Amino acid sequence: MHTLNATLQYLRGIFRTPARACKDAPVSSRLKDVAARAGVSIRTVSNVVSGSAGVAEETRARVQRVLDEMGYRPNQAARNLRGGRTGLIGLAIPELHSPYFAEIAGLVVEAAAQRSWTVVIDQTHGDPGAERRLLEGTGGRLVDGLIISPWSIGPEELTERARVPLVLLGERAAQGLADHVAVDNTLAAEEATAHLLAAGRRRVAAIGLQPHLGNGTASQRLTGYRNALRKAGIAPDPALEKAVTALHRGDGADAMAALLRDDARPDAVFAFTDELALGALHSAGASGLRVPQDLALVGFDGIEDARYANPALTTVVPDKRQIAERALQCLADRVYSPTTAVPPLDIVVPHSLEVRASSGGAS
Amino acid sequence: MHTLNATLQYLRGIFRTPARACKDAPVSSRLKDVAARAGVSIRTVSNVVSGSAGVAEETRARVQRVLDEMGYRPNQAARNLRGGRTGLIGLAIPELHSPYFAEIAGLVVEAAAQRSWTVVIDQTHGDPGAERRLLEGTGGRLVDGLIISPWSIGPEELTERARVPLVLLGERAAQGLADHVAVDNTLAAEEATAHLLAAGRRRVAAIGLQPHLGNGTASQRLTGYRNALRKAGIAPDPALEKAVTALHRGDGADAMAALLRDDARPDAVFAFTDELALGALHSAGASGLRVPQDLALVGFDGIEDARYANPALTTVVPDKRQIAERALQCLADRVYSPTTAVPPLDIVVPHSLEVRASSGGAS
DNA sequence: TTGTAAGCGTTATCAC
DNA sequence: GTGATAACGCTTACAA
Repeated sequence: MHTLNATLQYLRGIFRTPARACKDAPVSSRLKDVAARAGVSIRTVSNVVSGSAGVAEETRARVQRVLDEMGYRPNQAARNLRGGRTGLIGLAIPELHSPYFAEIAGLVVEAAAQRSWTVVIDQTHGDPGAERRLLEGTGGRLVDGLIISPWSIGPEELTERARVPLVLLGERAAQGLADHVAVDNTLAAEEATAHLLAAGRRRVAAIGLQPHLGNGTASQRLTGYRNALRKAGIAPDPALEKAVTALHRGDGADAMAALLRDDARPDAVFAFTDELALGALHSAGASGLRVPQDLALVGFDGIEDARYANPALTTVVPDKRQIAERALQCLADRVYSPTTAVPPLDIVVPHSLEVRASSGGAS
Repeated sequence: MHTLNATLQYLRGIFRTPARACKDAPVSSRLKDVAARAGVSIRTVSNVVSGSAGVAEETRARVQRVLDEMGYRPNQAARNLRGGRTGLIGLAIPELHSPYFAEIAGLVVEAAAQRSWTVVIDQTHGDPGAERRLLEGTGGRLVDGLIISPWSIGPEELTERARVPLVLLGERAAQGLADHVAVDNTLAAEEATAHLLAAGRRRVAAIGLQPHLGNGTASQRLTGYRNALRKAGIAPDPALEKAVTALHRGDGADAMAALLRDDARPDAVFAFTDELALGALHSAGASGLRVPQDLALVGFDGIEDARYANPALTTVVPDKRQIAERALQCLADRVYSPTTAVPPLDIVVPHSLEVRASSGGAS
């Protein structure tokens, strides 16, 4: 039996052609192969690879040479199985082609790399079914943890379904249910609106309500908007509050067009996202309105496009780098020390209002 | 010995609290646990899970019930080890926050999901070191294949270093070395320039040269630009050809400012990417130039921002969905049937020129 | 300091 | 139709 196995092993060694997937890639060698060639045990090779102490300098040098010769690469799958962790985290966002999420994703990938984590990106397209499937699929077993920017599913169901540690992005309605990282949406929206009011505008419209969603971001921004109006002694006017189905530029353009068509006569617009604002800007220009003279405009997200718009767009800028980093820190804590004792964190990251030409500020 | 093992196994079963990472997540159960509970062998449970034929209907129903009860999820790491594949592919792009690459990434993620592949995204930031590390790291063992949009490393070195099947994006200088998918950059650039010439422009500038890079895209677009000029009987003017270090909006703005400062007096600009074009547009506006009256502008990439710019930007639109899909198809073929016999493919995807206001077109 | 061997949870090959 | 059991390649406790 043992002899047979040994023989098979030998033959396998000879006829090995499995993952030789590309031109001159050397056949991948295992610890066993290296050990055999170097005349040491697997254990020693493993120690050398992982840089563990307790290997004689001479041995380590010899082994290392063989390692290089044979072009050894550790098999990640085996490590994962053995270690019970994959080194992968999931990032679930509505859409990668949305500039805000693309920027966030880029920062998360970067911050993850610093922690030797690799990021798997999933797009939910704001579809509840996709969000659920994700929690049980990717989030089921493949990844060590999941950073999710929820859209249609509320925090209760999210935490209920998740099978790995979860960090919520841009969701502050989740108090006590799961870790979440976000700006103070209400406050930021209030500041943005107050900025327009301070410039003397009186009919400030809001674009971006999403009354049908479980996601609380839009309603928080709406609250902030109304708060600012009330503090200025202005009663919110439903005709100035425009709902959208999605957050693309086209939706902003449509909402702006509707405002003008309805004769709501806004003299300013606070759009809940920069994309909506850019759409509104386009629409306003097409209608012959001058920005900011006839219409002042403020967006939210601080995407790069805003800076180069014509005119440059005033926007609320969340500290995205901090969002990414704190979300990762959070996740790392949960993954590496799964103490249920620590209560869910409510992390608020700073934001600032970047005043540009669209609201009458400097170019 | 066997008894000891059995005992340990038993104790482990009792004290098992490893991956219970989140609140009410059930402790993950293995095939073995399900088998024990259902009173069948592991083999049978495995068959039920994978939907293999050869299980009595009654058994299958009973096992399935237990499976659901225990909330069984297959362990992906074990499957990977066993199967020799990870189901992961890498996507290496310069920057996720660049709209063009964000759109491509979104489409790749989507197309991959349809093939039950999961995408791992890496950013190279155009750093040769990062690109090399990637090929040996992520691309070394973790993923089944790699789609890479090379920046600073030439195709020779890429194919040399890669240890998994590789598909190059936006690179047509790689003839015969590796599969690559791209538009006909030279032709597209020629068409874009010809469009400006056809509108009567005579001093057409080019923004986006990158003479220091191994990546051939910029030089192909430059060739196309010069071809168009020559066909119109115009000698290329070095003063009108502006190099950039990166492809961000700021670089476009700087290049435009330099053109104006140098008194090169362009009456049109062909920017090698939309981001450069948007920066140039911003810069032109700041200098009081009217677009398209004083300066006509064409970009390249067909990003969504271009459509909503003021004025809307004329741009060369590559069929990005097709880029993503064909790249994935390519990779799938290499991964699943690693026949070295099939020579590297040179896939050209269609493009079109979308004429908008910035070059004097509609809206 | 180094070797031996027991798993990690699957899948797949045998035998019954 | 079902049950044992051997790999997959690695890490690590235990021995030597």
